[in-house]
Amino acid sequence: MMSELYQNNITTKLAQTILTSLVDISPDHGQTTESILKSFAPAPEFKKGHLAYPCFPLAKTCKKSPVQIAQALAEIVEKNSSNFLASLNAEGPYLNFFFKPDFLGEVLNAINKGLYFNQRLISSDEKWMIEYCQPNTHKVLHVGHMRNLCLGNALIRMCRYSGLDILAATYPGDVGTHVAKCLWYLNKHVEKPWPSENKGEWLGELYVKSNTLLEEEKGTEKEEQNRSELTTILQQLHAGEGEFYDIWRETRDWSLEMMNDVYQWADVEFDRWFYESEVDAPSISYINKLFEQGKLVKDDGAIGLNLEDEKLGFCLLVKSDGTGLYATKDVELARLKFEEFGIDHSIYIVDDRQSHHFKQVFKVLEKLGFEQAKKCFHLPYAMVELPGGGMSSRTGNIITLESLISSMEDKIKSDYLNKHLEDKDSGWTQKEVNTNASLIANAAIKYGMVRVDNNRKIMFDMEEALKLDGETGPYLQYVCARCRSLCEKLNFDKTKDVYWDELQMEQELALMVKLTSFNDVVLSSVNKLQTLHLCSYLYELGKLYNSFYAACPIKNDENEKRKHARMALSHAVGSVMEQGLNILGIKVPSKM
RNA sequence: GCAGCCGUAGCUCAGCUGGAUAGAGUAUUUGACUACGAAUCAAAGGGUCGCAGGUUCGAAUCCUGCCGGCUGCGCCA
Repeated sequence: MMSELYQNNITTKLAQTILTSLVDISPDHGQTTESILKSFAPAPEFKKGHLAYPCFPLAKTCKKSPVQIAQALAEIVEKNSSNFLASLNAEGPYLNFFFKPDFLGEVLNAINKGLYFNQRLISSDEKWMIEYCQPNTHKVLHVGHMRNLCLGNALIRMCRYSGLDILAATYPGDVGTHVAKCLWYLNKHVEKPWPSENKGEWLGELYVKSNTLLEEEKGTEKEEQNRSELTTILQQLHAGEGEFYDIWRETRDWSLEMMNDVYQWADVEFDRWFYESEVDAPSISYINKLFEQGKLVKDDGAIGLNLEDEKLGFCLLVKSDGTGLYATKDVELARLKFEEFGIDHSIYIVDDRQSHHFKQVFKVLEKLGFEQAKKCFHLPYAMVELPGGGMSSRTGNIITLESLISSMEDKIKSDYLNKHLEDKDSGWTQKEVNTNASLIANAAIKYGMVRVDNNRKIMFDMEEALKLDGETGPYLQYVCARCRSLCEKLNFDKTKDVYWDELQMEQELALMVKLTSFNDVVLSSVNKLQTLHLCSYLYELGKLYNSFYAACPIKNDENEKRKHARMALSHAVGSVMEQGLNILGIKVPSKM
């Protein structure tokens, strides 16, 4: 079982106080700490309150109007909360609260000591696996693949931060007609010597050329010959021997190398690589065995399972020619996951076109008697599209990852970093410029991929993508770099006590309140398996910090206690931002 | 035909289990570097929340029916 362990000390304390105060209004108020916690909402403006409690739900049980309840409750809560609330007021049906800075500061102390991030948010004794990133070999990796990669990586990091035991798996497609087409072209239309580097990308280009040529020759006298040549290749690959099998083994490695390069760039690691070739043959014999056991049916010469009762149609598992399909392999793959790792929960991050496919597969697993089938979950996401339509590695209508990275790095250097090289006193080296440009481009791409809702397609526009202002990864990195550089230059001493009560400006209080809800945001994001809210949280935190930074001088503050508290606040912002970005798979450059 | 997703400012998107005056970014316009980092900040204009009903104290949010776009739906991967 899974249970939530984390409790927010700030909001819990307030909820408990409201709960005890409610008894004086009506003994049968019907509320619990949890229900009150759920009701809390931000006030429309920070000036109105740090947190609001709408009294509508109390009207029925307390038999008074929400406005009357808010007024009555305000008086009672005020008496019980002098140690942690600075003030509160009833405005219409709402109760608005202002916290004392030193009460909020307790959480900030924990953040600055690192203790805040070491809490386990969730307890679960179950094993989880997330499968993501299923690119094909012999094709190019493009920005469309990045959405899956960045989303999966962020979710895994988020779950691990929360305390879940998660295995990361990838499932590359190293067999199928796309491989045969690529090898056909390579063998028939490409002269040796083959290139010595970037061979994975080169294969992807051959695949596009192969498709174009095969398409051109359709309807000509060559069509029949092409078809039989492709069949020969597929047969050799299936048999595991012959000239094409050897070429396959060599070229497959090129593609896997290319994938590994990208995963290294993305800072992604998988605990298990499941290859399509690994489950291909076993999947067919497994399905045939199930058919012989009478668990599957034959229809029009093909083996499958009728799921009409569930309104899922017929799930075809072995074609009439004896070969398998995606579903065939996915059944075998699921079985392998259950048996090899004993997992309880199996999550598949795959684009939303496969929704029907996974409904069928999970239903088949259930009918075959796999208990874990109920805990298989397809997490769909919408595709990345170009202004001219969807991306297709078959037609070559794509933007390769490599080209996106290099144009972004060039832009970062020319717009921002190269000026440091011209300034001799800045101390920047060319090497630092290169590594920082790489980290910043990395952040821009990752943040761009995880900041929108999973269900919404991403319209990828190169011009827009290259703008690094506003809500972007680099904006957040910049906040971190500012916090770090400030604490370093002013010699912030972490060990000294902080007088949080010195912080009374609206910008300061807003930041403090925001910081205390980081773990709440992460926890709810894990429960929803989405990254969107963490992104907007971090962006709001960044905006608040930049406002504070512009409004509150630190270096020249004559009030030494306040100066130190402001540095402590900056340090806490830097820590939370770094932790949040780390969950999104984004690293922070030491300077930028 | 059936199913899923989407429709909110010129553009790209938030808006949580219904709640205070529907918010950001971008673009446009205007201010702020002898300053702790201007990749920043402060401000202005910009909306029939696709349309029409319904549910109720209250709907961008829930329900129903339409309209528009995308994606699936047995021998592709």
